[in-house]
Amino acid sequence: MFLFTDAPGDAPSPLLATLNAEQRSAVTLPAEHALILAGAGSGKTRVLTTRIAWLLHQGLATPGGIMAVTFTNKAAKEMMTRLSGMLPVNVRAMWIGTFHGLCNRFLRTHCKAANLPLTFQILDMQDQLSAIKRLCKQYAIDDERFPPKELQWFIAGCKEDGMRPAAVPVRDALTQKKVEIYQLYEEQCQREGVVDFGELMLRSYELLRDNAPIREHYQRRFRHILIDEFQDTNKLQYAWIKMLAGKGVEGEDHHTGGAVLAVGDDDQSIYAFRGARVGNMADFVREFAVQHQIKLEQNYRSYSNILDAANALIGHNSRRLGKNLRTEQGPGEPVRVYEAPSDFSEAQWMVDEMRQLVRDGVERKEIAVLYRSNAQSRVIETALFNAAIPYRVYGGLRFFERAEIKHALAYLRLLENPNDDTSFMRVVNFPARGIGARSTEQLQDLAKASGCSLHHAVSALSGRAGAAIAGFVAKIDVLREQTIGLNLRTIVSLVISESGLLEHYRTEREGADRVENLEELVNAAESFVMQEGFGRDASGLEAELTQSPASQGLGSLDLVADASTRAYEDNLEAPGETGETPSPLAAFLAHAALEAGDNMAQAGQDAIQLMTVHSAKGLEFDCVFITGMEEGLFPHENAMSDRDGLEEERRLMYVAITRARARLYLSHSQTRMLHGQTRFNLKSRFFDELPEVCLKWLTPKRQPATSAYALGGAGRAWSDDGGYGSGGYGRSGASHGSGYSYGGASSAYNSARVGQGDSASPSQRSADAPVPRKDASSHGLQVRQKVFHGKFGEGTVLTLEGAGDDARAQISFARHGTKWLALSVAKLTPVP
DNA sequence: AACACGTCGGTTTTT
DNA sequence: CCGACGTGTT
Repeated sequence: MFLFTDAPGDAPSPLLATLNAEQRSAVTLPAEHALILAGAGSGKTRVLTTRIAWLLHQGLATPGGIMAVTFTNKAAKEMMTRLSGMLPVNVRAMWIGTFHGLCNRFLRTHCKAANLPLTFQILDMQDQLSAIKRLCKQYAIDDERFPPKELQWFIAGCKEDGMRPAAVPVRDALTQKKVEIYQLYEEQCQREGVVDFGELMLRSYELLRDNAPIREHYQRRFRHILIDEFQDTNKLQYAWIKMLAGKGVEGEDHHTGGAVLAVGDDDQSIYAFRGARVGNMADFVREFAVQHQIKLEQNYRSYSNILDAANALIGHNSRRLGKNLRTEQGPGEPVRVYEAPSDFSEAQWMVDEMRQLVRDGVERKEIAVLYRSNAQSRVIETALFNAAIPYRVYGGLRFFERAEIKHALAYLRLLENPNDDTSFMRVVNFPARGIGARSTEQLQDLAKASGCSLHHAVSALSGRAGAAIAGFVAKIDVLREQTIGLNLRTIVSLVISESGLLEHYRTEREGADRVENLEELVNAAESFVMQEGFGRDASGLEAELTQSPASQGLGSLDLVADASTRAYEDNLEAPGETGETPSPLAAFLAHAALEAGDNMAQAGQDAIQLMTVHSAKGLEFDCVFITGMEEGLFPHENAMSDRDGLEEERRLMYVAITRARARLYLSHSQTRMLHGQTRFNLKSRFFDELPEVCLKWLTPKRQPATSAYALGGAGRAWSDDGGYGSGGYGRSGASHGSGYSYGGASSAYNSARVGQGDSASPSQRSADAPVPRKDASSHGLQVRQKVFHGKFGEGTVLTLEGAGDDARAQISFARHGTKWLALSVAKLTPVP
């Protein structure tokens, strides 16, 4: 049975036993550059982790020689958990983490070479924005012309592309000014000893690029570099990988670097808006002369109706690397499509449907509602709340982002790094201690004049203001003295009480939750220490790497390295390392910035899961509702005008569909409240891209836009079976009879649902019949319709909203761009 | 220094 | 419509 043994003469490796042929060949690839195209639900994480385990087991790598990079902490954690389940190996000896987490580790190790203070702090996006606002105020920058948000976006974008201010191409005066601000911002950060997320990456990249001994050390060290979600890497991250793999410097010996295994799915690239470049996949194949490309197309998640829908949809995209998911499961149930008269009624229908699912034995946490934009959650939340169904919304404020937590962290950061002006400003007068804006402005001017931090400038500030602020600084200094030698838990505890934060929130009327959160911070500090093992061994990260694998009693999976690799393990110290190790407090602060934590709302409960399609990536559920399937919403109006935007929307839809294991609902609404106005949306074009045989229309399928309202040549493609989609139903009916099973375990669900048709389903009640579309017919326009305007010429209707005299249309004109026109005024002629 | 009022904006998100 | 943010008032 075992076609692939791990080594000649050896017993077959249990690691490979449960893999399919595709997966196995990926896991056992030679130590060369390779690209794995891993479709949704194809066992990608499994392949990655098994690959690492296999390399270690075969003696082809030592823990210290492996680097595995992910985008999210969740993915990194998952990888470590699974790995330690496979092998008795100290996962912390490997460099497994997020891009930013690993860069942080790298920069801490080489802070001197990177020109950073030992105590450098990490700015999250909030911190970055307030740092930029502070800078703008300081230099009297017109925030009308240069909104801080936009500057932040500009700076982050430059860094993602690997550009320092001097490298930014300057087209116009506006850009020129932005670049100057970028430069000032850089100086400010350097002065304060803080780095933003982009800086972690960029600084690491530059250090590798400019410091040959360090670069060569890591190139020799990491024999295997594995990258997850490669389609989401940005330009800088790719360049960083090239540096580590010995492909970054012209003329450098390309055999020095390790083997890069990139795993990704071009069809799931949904982060172009934050700099992700799918093109990195093709570049990788070319620049690394990749010889091994493996496609994982076997899907273990969904029934084939769902998969067929996904495949057909994504087939409408051009320039794909090409991949088709298949499953050995049966067709399963058809994809259900529902049209509601209003967003309110859409939510109501969902609640009814969910009640039925739960009655039939589906766990609530196995039901997910996906939407394109966060604003859509409100109406659904209201419906769920009124129905007393527990739910959890993803994507809210996370633990370390809460104001009270950020305040506490600011005090802690000042203990580490008194020059962190962002933290200084955050808490200098919080809790209030009579230090007003006037005083701090004086201080800031003084600091600017002498080019030093606020902390240093205090001594030069005289008068009442000076005394007050000096008092604050003294308090911090005392606290710093007091906490020396204490354990982290005690430090945090002391700081939240001595700072006055606890007292402040205790006396506040609505402060109970915040007090609770502050107490939770103390617990978080304690469990962080436990997890990181600071208690047992205060040694730093590098010390862990020298741990001998042989010392761990590995039994049959012995990891004893051969002589040559062990010799290498003994010599892991990189050139120019800072001998010092970060304190538990420093590590905790970095942890807080790099991993903002969960949003704590009702975590753990069995609740319906509400989230955007973006945040659903990587997750899976038995039942999925994709809501608001409307033109302008999904695909989103801002992404509809160009092909790339539309294709990304389609990939997003592809991600959404492939989240569902057994049952998938797609719904849209004729009307929707958005920004206080009722909008009339057409159903999404994505419906036209799904195979009819996979679908089951729960509501009578409406006539197509073009046929309803006297717009020549209409009605043809759609009028074939105006009812319930008999084709799809017929096929699915057959599959039900032939032993459809819902994941085996939940048979109650099975019997209740299957074979009875859906005649009892709430979705079929006549009360939910769609309302006639009066308003649409009064002006007779439809989204995507071509129209002619006397002044602007020919255009396409993008959006319709309002009714009667208030009706307006957003129209994209070929020559004059996009305009909003009042339909009661504008003279528009439909163009066939 | 806390509160009230007005303005503005409003895809997607992780680090 | 609704929340965030900034300015102005007591």
